[in-house]
Amino acid sequence: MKSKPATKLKAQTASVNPAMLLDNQICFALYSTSLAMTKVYKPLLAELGLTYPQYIVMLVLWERDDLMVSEIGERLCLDSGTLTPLLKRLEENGLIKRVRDSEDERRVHIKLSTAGGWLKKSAEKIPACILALTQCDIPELLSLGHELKTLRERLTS
Amino acid sequence: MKSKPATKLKAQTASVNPAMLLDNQICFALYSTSLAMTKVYKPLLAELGLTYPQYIVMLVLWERDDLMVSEIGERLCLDSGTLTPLLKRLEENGLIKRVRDSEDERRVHIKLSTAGGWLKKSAEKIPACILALTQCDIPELLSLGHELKTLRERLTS
DNA sequence: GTAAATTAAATTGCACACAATTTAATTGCG
DNA sequence: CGCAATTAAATTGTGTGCAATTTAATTTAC
Repeated sequence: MKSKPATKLKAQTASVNPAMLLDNQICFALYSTSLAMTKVYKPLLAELGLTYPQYIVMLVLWERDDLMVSEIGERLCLDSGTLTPLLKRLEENGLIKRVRDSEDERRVHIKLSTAGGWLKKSAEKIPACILALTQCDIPELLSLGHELKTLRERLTS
Repeated sequence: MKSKPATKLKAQTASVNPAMLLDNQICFALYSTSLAMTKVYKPLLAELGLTYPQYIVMLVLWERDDLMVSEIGERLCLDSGTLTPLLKRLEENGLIKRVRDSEDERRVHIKLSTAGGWLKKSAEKIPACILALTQCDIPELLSLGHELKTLRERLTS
């Protein structure tokens, strides 16, 4: 390999700032992997009639039923502009009920319907399917999960 | 701490499948961290008049100018349904030009405009800002980036 | 006690994502 | 050559995300 003339080499060096390369940006790794993961969930969730954001709302309700819209929002880092229409779709599909609080009419309680409770049974098989599709072992995923939570913590602080 | 009656304990154990807890799902860690990261970019990119997806298209073009829509799509894992309107907005904002290939009229070349080339200068400062905001050190981010790429690889295979 | 401030959802408007389909151009095969 | 198959983008329709605003109800301050 012969070295190029100094002027050309300098120009090239100046033009390649490694921090500007797509593949060196942690954000793109996050963004593209998150979209890829959602695509893997899609066919599994379609069997339950759920989208991915609807699924995580159901997960929250299966952990603890009867939450305010704002409580779901805090848990999922989503605001009412996202949640209100999503929750209306879940209600139209018969999975939840939206009930105004009689004490404080501003508040809306989100409760599982009977069908919404039943659906948990069908959803129980999803995590194992996903684990298999990731082709990762548990310690690997636990470590990644921990690193991601640390990063999210720092980004939102 | 006294132990609860066996029947109650059994019912509780059956109802708490750890794989169904939101905080144990790698997918939610990915999803919420990716959204948090995009929110951190937003004010920085707003100064350049870009959204995050527009920014990664510009990154790809700053690495190599004159790409087909489909080449950008492969690089970013996005399809024409996402890219076509996004590219039209970049063209309206004067950052790129969309040029039909005269050899093969189906193809559209995406090229940086002069203003689009200039914008790279202003964007050069973004990675350092983001690095500071993540409060992470470089080895930490390199490791996370590598793990994410491995996972994405497995999910899309 | 009431007007101002605060709060909880809902609404509006814009920009993605993506499945599915369409349009238009090119290629390949008999 | 001529037509079916393929390809590249664009289009259509649905569902997020989120900033900004609005609406309606409650709380606070004076």
